[in-house]
Amino acid sequence: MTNQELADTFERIANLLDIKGEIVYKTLAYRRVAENLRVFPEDINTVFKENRLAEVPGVGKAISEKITELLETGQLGFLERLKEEVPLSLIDLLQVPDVGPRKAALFWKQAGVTNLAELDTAARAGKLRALPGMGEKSEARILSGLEALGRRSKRMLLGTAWPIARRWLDWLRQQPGVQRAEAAGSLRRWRSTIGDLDLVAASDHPAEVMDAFIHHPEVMRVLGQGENKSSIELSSGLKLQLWVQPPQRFGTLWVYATGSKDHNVRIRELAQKKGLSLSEQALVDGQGEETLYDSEEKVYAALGFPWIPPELREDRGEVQAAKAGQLPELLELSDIRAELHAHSTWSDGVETIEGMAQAARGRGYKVLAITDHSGGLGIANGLSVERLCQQKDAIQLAQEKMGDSIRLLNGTEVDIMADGSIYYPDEVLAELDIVIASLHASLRQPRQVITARLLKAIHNPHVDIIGHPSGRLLPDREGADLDWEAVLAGAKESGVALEINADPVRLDLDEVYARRAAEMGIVMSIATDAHSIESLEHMEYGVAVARRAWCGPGSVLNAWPAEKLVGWLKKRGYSGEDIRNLTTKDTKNTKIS
DNA sequence: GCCGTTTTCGGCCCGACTGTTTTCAGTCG
Repeated sequence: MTNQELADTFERIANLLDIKGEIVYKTLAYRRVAENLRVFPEDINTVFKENRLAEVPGVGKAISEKITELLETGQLGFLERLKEEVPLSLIDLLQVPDVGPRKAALFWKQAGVTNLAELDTAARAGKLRALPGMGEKSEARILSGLEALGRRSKRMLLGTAWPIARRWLDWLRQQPGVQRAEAAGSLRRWRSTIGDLDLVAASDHPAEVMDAFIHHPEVMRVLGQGENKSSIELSSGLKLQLWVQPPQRFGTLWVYATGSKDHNVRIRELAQKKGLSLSEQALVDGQGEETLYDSEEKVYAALGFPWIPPELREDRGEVQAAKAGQLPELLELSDIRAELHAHSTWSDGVETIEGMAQAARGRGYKVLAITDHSGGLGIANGLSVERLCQQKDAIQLAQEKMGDSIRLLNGTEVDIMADGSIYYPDEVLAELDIVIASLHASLRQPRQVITARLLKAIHNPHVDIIGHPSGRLLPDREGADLDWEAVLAGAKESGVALEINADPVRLDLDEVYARRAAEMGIVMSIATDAHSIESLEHMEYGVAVARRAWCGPGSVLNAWPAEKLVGWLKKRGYSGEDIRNLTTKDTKNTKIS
């Protein structure tokens, strides 16, 4: 069983116990352990064998025994008995908006509903309105919730969400009385995928802002409306939530709405230990006296520690680190000086080499690697050895036109074949400045096979970077079933860099493994895999993954000064000339016009 | 069910909003 499967099992147990009516703190314990398992960077089977289960946060005696039973037998008697008590299909009801464990239990016990279809039938037949605590409005809400479930899109990509959010924020900032409007929630924490869009605003006239919000022309349905909080649904099925407070309360509001929920719980616990109570409105002392904060910095300072960057607010140790004065120095977008993975019209890109070079220079980069696809499976107009040789001349020509303003690296994104061999022969790879090796096909090989395949590439001395290591596609296609412990250990041993692919559909290496890699001292390359000028802009999403992985600029190859980057490449077989003049001119954040 | 420089037992974040209710339960973030 994998960490994810184990987490799913405990999540299921938590839901069933909730419906059964178990005390919430017990179900909370199962939920917490599920979440912790999802982000635990080591294979739980290894942890189990080494008798270290207690190292997983939230694992105590009872859950430790359940993990043991699950890993040894693949089954769990406790869950089997639970399933006999509470139908498993009841869990589906919890997806319906406004249906939680108590309503699910009510519909089941008093209306005989055990699944979504039966809930729909019962609601249409008007059988729900008669139940205790229900009425016509509640029944109607269930029905529209069921409809919404049908058109609800999956979690949205971060790269899709941000442009929409920016448009709404621009609109909000133009509304009368709005002094400030910002993104919050998982969007502001830059999670890879986003559920609803959360926005916050500061205004002395919240009611007017709310009124404008729910009457925005794109609103299809108003899900809730109040003085401080409203939520709407667009015709696309996307939900937006807006919180509004007066400016002097904006700090506590923004902390609250940014979350994560677990982070909020953690800092509120700390407030409690100081005899204080923290909410989105204010910090309240024992006498009920409010203190208001207009900035997040002041809220955190009042709790006794420095401001925590939103990307870290996941209750993964950031509060403890902040208290100890040990928050990491995080990578910034402005630290990025090179693009090490880009395509051109030579393979499946839509821009010429020169066009990409000019765009990269325009972003202030000192180095651009042209890494078109290799041949192999006939994908993406991949380059034969012959065309690869011709491309070298074309890159040289573009370099001459660009002068010393940016260094072009003659590279490749070469295919790792199904047997782990590299598409180009060693003598061809040796001629290149930079070699990215990527998995593109046969991603469904069994774990042992695909891990060995990737390790073979990792240990090829000509390979500098492993591109999008897992091959996952968000939000649905899982990556390869890799033995990450072995992959990371192999990368550490060989000195190869792992890519954090910044394409919003990839964001691969995942933040969990990126954090582990950084801890192990493995170097990473954040790269957009750009196929056009526009996609060079995706760099910010890759940087966000690194930040969520607690990475500083030291771990990131393309945040290094050009001299250091070239030094690293040279050790790995860089065949190009030195980067003349660039190193002396290379100052951080300098844009070349 | 977990957890502990205020606890090995008694806690476990906090408030907005909705609908069904005459004071509250449920859901949500």
